[in-house]
Amino acid sequence: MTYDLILDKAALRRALALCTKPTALDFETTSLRPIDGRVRLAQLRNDELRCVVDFDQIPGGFAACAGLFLGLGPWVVFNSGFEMRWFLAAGAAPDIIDVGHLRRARMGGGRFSLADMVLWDLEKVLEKTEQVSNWAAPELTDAQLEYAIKDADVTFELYQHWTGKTTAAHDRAAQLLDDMTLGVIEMEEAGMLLDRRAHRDLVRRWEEIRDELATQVRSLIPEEDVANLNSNPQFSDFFSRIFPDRVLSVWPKTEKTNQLEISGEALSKMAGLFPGTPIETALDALSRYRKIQKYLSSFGQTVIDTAARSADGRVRARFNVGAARTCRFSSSGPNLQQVPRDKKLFASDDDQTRVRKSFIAPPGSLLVSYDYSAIEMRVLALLSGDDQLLHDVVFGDVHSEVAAVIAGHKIDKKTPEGKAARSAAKGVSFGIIYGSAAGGLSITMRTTLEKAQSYIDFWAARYPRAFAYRFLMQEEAQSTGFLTMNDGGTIYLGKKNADLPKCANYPVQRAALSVMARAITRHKATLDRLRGSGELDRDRTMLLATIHDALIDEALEDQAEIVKQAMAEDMTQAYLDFFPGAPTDNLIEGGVGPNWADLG
DNA sequence: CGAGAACGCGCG
DNA sequence: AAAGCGCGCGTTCTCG
Repeated sequence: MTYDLILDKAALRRALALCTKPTALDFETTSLRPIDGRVRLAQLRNDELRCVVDFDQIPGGFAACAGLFLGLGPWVVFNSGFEMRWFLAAGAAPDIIDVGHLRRARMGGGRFSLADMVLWDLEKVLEKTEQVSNWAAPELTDAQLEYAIKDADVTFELYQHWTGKTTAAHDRAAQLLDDMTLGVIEMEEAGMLLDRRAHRDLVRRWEEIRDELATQVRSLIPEEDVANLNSNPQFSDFFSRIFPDRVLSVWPKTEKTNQLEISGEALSKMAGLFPGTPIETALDALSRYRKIQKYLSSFGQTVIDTAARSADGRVRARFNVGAARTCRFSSSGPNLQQVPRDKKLFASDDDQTRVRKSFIAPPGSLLVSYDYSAIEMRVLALLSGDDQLLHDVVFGDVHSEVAAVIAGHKIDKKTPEGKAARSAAKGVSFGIIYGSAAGGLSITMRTTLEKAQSYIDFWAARYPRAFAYRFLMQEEAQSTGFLTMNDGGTIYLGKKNADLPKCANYPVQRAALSVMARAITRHKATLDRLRGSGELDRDRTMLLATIHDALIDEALEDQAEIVKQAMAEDMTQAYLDFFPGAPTDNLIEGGVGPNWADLG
């Protein structure tokens, strides 16, 4: 099968005249980002068109032609963020459908390449060796052109494959993801500013603490016994040698290799068996050493280096749309969704982690952030139609309510007993959302099987519809292999894998994501409108991040209130998009401040 | 020497 | 029958 090589604008217009229907589109570019490269080729493919456009042969290149793609298509692509970036750089934002989103709408989310989809869905091997070839060469080889058109071919095949397997409901779910493209690009391009001096000071303090703890551990466990303080196998071997069987038998073991678990939790637990002894001191010191070492390796110098590599001192992460099974986002390179909350490093002293304090707004600007309160509990109540749960989560404090009934009387959140009771109740409710049974719950709550079961029984009696909803979802998955989501999408589980934890949690996690997806889409549109009208500064107002149930913006100091109001409105309306008429009382919580930690 | 498994842990 | 959900990343260690 042959393809047309398009080398002038008139021929491009003729080809585009055939693109008033879904048409696969793929670019080959001279770099990964518009800032330092250009679109060399565009490949177009539908049932009556198969062509490669060489923009180096057209005066003005792609930038002079991008507008011609508007009002056509929709353009079917793999990874909408990539193609959209090049369109945006050329001042156009055409209608785009991501075939990956179609797959996610039907099967559930995940991170995968075009080659993965071709293998899984078309059962073919996609050759990728030409992908990194020189797309700036004056004369492209036949192999390059053949490779280029092949990507458009498979993209079109994948589109046909998935439209044959999806319904209008799936299309809505895919659209929900497609619609976030512009907002996500804004977040990824903005990045978060790091206060490198403050963070460097923090890292130095961490290093002091780590060195002190290492000395403590070393005074009791010399190098001859354990050469590397970061090595779990070495500690497992050493402890296996020195401790008697009665100790080893209660030491938690690792899953795959059945070694001694060298986790903070296991170390603290085992330390508790030797009160007032040097063993307790050593195990506690090791537990602390591990914690601080984690902070240093994950959130220390590497974060400073990442910021220092960018021209403006910002940390730019990726926000991967639909990356989780439930289509939740993931973040990577670095993962901004796992930056530690600012809190005490160790319960017994005053050192703070303060990592979020290092992420700042530039001079003259502020950060603005809102998050949804207890969104998963809310959506479980709404999905299941459980009025009691909805009432408790909206107008009260579910955890305190549950704690009160378990205790048989009102609890006081200020007393240690009250705190413990509430914390236990929290464990029960999370257990319900995670679909846990008495066995799992008794382990995480560190209680007996009987007590765990009684908590579950209580929860089931107070919130019968929410409790039963999870089993209804499981029944669906066991009979069809699929779970149906609130946004019209489905997640493939397979009848055999329809266990309660997944069937209980996926619909809830997905519903929360669907609300956030609408929030991002609405908020991006709102910011664009206010920037367009001049009410907000065009260059210094931006969407920075989504942390699952939260949004973060940056805005000029005297415009932060406007942005805050807009964010609150957008997030509230987004929730109503999926749950019209639902109560919005205490739905969101937010603030404005100079850094990520201090958002009053 | 590089890839990948295993572990542990940060976040929601 | 058995079952707490979802991620990404740094480190160590094994394997080929």
